[in-house]
Amino acid sequence: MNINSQFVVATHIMALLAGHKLYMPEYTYVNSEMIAESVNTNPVVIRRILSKLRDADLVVSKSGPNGGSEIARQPSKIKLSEIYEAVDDKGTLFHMHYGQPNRFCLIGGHIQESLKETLENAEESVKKVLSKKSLLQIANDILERAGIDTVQPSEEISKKLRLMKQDYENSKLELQT
Amino acid sequence: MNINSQFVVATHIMALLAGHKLYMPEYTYVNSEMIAESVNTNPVVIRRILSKLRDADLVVSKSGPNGGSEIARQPSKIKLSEIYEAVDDKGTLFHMHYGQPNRFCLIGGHIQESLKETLENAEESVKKVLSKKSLLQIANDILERAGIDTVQPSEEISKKLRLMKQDYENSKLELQT
DNA sequence: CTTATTTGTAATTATAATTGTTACAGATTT
DNA sequence: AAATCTGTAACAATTATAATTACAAATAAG
Repeated sequence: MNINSQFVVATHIMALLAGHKLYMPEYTYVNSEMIAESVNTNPVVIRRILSKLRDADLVVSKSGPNGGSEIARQPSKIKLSEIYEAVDDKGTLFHMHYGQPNRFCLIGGHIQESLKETLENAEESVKKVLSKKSLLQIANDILERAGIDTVQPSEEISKKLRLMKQDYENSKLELQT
Repeated sequence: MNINSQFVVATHIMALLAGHKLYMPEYTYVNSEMIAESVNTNPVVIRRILSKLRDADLVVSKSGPNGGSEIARQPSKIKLSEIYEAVDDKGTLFHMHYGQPNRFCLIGGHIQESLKETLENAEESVKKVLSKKSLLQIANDILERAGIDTVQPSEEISKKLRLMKQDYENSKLELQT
């Protein structure tokens, strides 16, 4: 996973937590193992990303039985750019790391500084695009794609989601036997 | 080198060829070994990037003695976005490649499609920023940073550059002995 | 037309970055 | 006290990328 897939995984996590917050209020804390199964990876990988999301005040975690993580704010108030910035710890989408160019070379001696500003502008524009999309928009879009009409009363959505969750857990049990 | 450093290296190459085209017209073909020394890497690495630049009609290459590559168009007519697109063969700055998310999961099943559009918008905005900068602007900026006043007649610049080239080659000879 | 030079690319090795895994202390609930 | 879960370190495995070696094909110059 590079920065990009990390962003996608982080958004996956956030969307999952958003779903719980919005439609399963009795179960807002989701543990890393559940998330890992959803993403199809290892719980520690998830916890590492959660750690970054926590630093960015996007989630809150709790240890102990029935612990896990929950979303820290309303999904409508969370912009994708915040998720992006949370996982982008290097600070540069365009990370320049080719070994020192020849110092005698006219071009090599200055190209990095010369490109720096342009690349920073590029990254800014990426963040701007991402800031125009909220987590709620993504969550609703996902539900729609899953065939769930988000215009209907949320209680009905909750029921459907609980049913799907049940289905999933049953199928897991079948796999084990 | 990732896509980003490849872009930086490709721009380095282009700026070098631009310099030769603009100020050393008697020597527009530069071979991969020279370029490699300037970038401080292996000639084959350079030839691979040149190959992409060639596919994008940004350079022309010639084999045999005194061969090498030259810039295919006026630096003022080349936008950085063209260089970016030339090396970005995967087509996506935000390449999603985390293993299949759990198909039973509501989120995992749809998040990739859901994010796709936003990520494509982000990449478009990057290209737009890069399209606003020409290779000539970069080349001039580099020369200025190197202390060469690009407002003076180009013949004087040519002299200075030839002198610097000489210096560089002398220093190489010294290193060998 | 032979020799030297340079490209173009395949094949391989080396290196670096990332992910996955194991392990365990610390926190929290029951 | 026992069980569950987080947080993180340490290490192994995997993957991606770059570097290197090698050599056929093209071209230029004598």
